[in-house]
Amino acid sequence: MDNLITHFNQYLPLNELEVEALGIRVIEKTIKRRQFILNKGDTCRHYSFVSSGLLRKYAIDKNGCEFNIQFATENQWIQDLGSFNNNTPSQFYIEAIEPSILFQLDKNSLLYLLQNFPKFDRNFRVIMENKFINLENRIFQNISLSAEEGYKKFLNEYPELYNRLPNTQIASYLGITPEFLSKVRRNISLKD
Amino acid sequence: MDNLITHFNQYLPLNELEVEALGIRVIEKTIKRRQFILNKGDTCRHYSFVSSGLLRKYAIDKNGCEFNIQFATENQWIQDLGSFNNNTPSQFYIEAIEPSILFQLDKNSLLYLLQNFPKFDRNFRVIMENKFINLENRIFQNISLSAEEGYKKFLNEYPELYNRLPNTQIASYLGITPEFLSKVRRNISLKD
DNA sequence: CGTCTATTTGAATGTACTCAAAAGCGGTGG
DNA sequence: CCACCGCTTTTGAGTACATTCAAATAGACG
Repeated sequence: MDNLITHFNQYLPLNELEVEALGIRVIEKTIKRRQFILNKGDTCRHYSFVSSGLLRKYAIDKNGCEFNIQFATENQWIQDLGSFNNNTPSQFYIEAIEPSILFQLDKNSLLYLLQNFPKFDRNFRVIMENKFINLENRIFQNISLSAEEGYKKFLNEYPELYNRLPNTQIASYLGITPEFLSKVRRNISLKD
Repeated sequence: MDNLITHFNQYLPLNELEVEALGIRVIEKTIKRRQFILNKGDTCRHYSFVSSGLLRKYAIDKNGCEFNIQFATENQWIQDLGSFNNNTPSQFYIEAIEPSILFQLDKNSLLYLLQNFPKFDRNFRVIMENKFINLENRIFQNISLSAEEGYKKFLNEYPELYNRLPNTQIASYLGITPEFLSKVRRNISLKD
């Protein structure tokens, strides 16, 4: 729980009441490598806060290719918001890349917190805003950069992920094939 | 103002007090075609709600090419959130494509509303969530679809924009060159 | 009518993909 | 400790998708 409280305290710090209300509703969940916490077609029922480990959210296109939409490491939230909010089947999968520990809030718990403590509205608003800002930057990079530029940018922005992810996963995040990423990497190393 | 109030009422409806507090803080602004409400390097000082008209937010890459990040039409918000929140120079431009009428909130006004009426935290949280969901879908489409598929999807999702935007602007949103979009369109029309 | 911008066309080029196969790299069990 | 398995990474040849540049055409607006 400490992780999670520290996380909220970065924004508007929680008071004792709020910490308690949060604490009795959060469920700790341990998951293994390759375990799924959301499957396409299912409704997303939880907000998941990553206390430790690494997960990915991905979708599969009509040709069966996987595309990573998001990685979530320590102190990040992961869920399918659209599915969660509207109780609709998810188009995404969420899978653990490393064994992970999550703190989960289900819908009732989240609604309770939001309705009784406006601070959670505030904090989740700001958390969402930050995610939104990141996504807009990603869009810009995606449509404006070449594969090589995008890969370099990824390494710069997420150096800690480089050691924890196979290149296949990075390629899938960038929207290029693993074969081509391999060639890009070769090119980069030849330039030294 | 009616537009804006109706917009908020879609979420948690505003009461009289809130409507009044909002009303005395919102500034109506009329802008012409080609007018900029934000320039790269400036700090974004307003949330802008589009009452009528059409604007675009774009960035310019290192080669001088423009890439559209967002279009905003009636009843949508447009701003550079990162710049607004952190008082940092914007990397984006926001320009009117059509003559438009905006309702703007500056930072003090927004903070006042957020601090005195938790409902605005709630409403802006939900608004942000919906924008976030759209962006995640856009990312997926962007990395998974070909130019032709992406263009068709755009027409399907935003049929009303098709008549209001030059193809150049759509190409810039999709991340392809206008010349290639022209060829894509030719291909599509040949298939009929 | 003239000007400015958007759109189309074509040829040459470059970027990224497909498919197939080989090589590398852990982990696991015998 | 070695052999094997599954997965990742690399390589290469051929192909498809998208860009560049230049120029012609078409539309919109004052």
